[in-house]
Amino acid sequence: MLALNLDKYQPGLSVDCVILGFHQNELKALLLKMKNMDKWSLPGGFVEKDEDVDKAAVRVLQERTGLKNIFLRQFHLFGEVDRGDRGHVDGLLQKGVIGKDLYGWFKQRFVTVGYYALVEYSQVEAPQPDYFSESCEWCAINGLPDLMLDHAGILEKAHEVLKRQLNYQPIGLNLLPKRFTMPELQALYETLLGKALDRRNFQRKMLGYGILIRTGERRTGGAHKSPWLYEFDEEKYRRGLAEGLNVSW
Amino acid sequence: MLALNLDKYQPGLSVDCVILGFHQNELKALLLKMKNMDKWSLPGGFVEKDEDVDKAAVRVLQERTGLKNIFLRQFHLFGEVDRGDRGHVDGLLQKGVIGKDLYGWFKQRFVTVGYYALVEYSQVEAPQPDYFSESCEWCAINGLPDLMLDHAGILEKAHEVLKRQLNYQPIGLNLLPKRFTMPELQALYETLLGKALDRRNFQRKMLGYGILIRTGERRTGGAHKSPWLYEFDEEKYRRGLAEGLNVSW
DNA sequence: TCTTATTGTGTCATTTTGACGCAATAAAGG
DNA sequence: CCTTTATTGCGTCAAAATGACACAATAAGA
Repeated sequence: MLALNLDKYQPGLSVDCVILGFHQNELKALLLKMKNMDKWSLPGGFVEKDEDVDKAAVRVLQERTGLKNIFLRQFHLFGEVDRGDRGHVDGLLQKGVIGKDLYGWFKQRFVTVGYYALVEYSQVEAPQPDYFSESCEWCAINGLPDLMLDHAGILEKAHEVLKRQLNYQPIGLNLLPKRFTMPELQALYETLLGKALDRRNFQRKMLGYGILIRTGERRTGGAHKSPWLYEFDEEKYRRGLAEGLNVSW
Repeated sequence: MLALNLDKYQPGLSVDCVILGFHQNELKALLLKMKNMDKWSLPGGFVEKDEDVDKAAVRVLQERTGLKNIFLRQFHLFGEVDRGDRGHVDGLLQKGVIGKDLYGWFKQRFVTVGYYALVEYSQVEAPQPDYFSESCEWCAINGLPDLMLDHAGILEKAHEVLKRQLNYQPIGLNLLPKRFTMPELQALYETLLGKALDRRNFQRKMLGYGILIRTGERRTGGAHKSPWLYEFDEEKYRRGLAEGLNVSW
C-alpha cells in the first residue's frame, strides 16, 4: 500500500491482522502507530479486486513482517455499521494522516475480516510501518496502547478464540523457535491462558498428545539443570490441528 | 427482498445462512430452489447500508422461516475471487431469474458471510421462497440437490464447524423441542457425528454436564418402555456455551 | 400371557487427571 | 572446592472419567 491507487481495491472491505509473538514470557502483538497521533492500529489493508481475501491477509502479513508461510487464520468478520469513533476519519484528515483525496474512500462503510497470525518473534527483524503509520512495534497484550476504532475489540476477540482453541488444538509451531524446552512451551500456555499450570502434569499431557519429539540435546547455559530440547513432530502436529486434540466423540 | 432497490444495499457483500433442522433422525437444511432452474441455493441476502451484517443474517432467517430469536452464529467469510461457476449470472439472466437491470449488480464480485442457524424443525411452518426462487424446502444433508456457486462448500464448512463444536459446546436447545428424551438427544448427536454412540455412556456424560433437567414425566405412546422427558437448564446451558464443556485447562 | 424391543440403572476394569515427593542437576556464593 | 539454591526429570497415588457391558423394568402387540 505504498502508492494508493484506490481503483485497485474492493470498496468497503478490509482485512486486519492480529499478529502475535511470544517474547520474554509475554504475548505481544505487532501494532502500528498512526502518523502524528497517539493512536495505534492493527496491521491491515484493503483487498484488491482480483485478490482472495485470504491472500490479502497474507500480503499484509508479508508487508509488515517480511515473513511468508506463516500460520494465519481467519477468525471473524466485523460487520457492524458503527465500528467505533464517528469522527475517526476527520481526525485522520486533520492530522494529515490522509489527504483530501482519500477522505471519501475512508469515510465509506467498511467491514473488516479479522485474521490472527502466530509468528516467531525473533524472525521478525524489521517490522515495516505502512503508508499511514510512523512505526511498527511489538506491544505486550497486557498494557496495550490506545487503539483506533474497534481494534481493541478485534484483538480481544482473537485472544479469546486462541484461548478456546488451546483446548482442542496444538499450538507452538511458528510461535516458538524450532527447538524449545518444555518449560518454554509451558510458559506459552500459561501466558495465553493467564494462569499457572502444574509443571509435571503439563509435561505428561503434552507428551501424551504425541506431537513432540525429544531431541538428544539439552539447553545449556541456564542457571540450573539443563532441560531437554524438543521439536514438534510436524506430521502429527498437523494431524492434531486437523482432527482436534481432545475429541470426546 | 421483495422490491429490489439496489441503492439500499452495501455492494459486494452478502450473507448466506445454513439453516439446520432435525427431523426423522435426519439433519436437514432449508434450501431455495431457483426459479426455472435445477439449481438450489442457501437462503441469503444482501446487507443494507445501515444494517449490521449480523442483523442482515437475522433478517434473512426471519424472512424465510418466520422465526426470531434463533441461535445464529457467524462461522466464516468466503472471500475467494472465484466462488464458482463463471457463467452463473448469465445463466440467471437467461432463465429469467433476474432481469437485465440486475445483471450488473449480480455480476460484481461478492464476498459472503456464512452463518449457521439451529432451528426446531416443527416450528418452521411455511418456509418462504425469496424473489429469485420458486420454493423453500428442507433437504436432507445426505443427498443434497445441486447447489449453485460454492454453496455446497459453505454448507459443508458449517457442518464441519458444528461437528467440531460438539466437543466443547452443548447443542440441542433450539434444535430439539422444549422437551425431549435422552434417545432423541442421542440421535441428534449421532446424526451430527455420523457415528453410533453407546447409549449408557452417552447418558452418563450428558447428565454429567449438568445442563439437563429431568421433568417428572415420560414420553408415552411409544412401543416400549417410556423414556423420561428432559429439558435444558437454560441458565447452565448458556454457561456451557460461554465457557465450554470439555475445558482441559 | 408371552414376546420383543427399548429404556433405566448399575458394574468393573482401564485410562486420565490432579496433587504432590524426591533425586539429579548446574550455576553461584562462600 | 564444597555448599546452597532454584530448576528439571521422573515417579507415585488417590480420585475422577471413560469404555464396554449386564440385567431388570417397562409397554405395545402377538
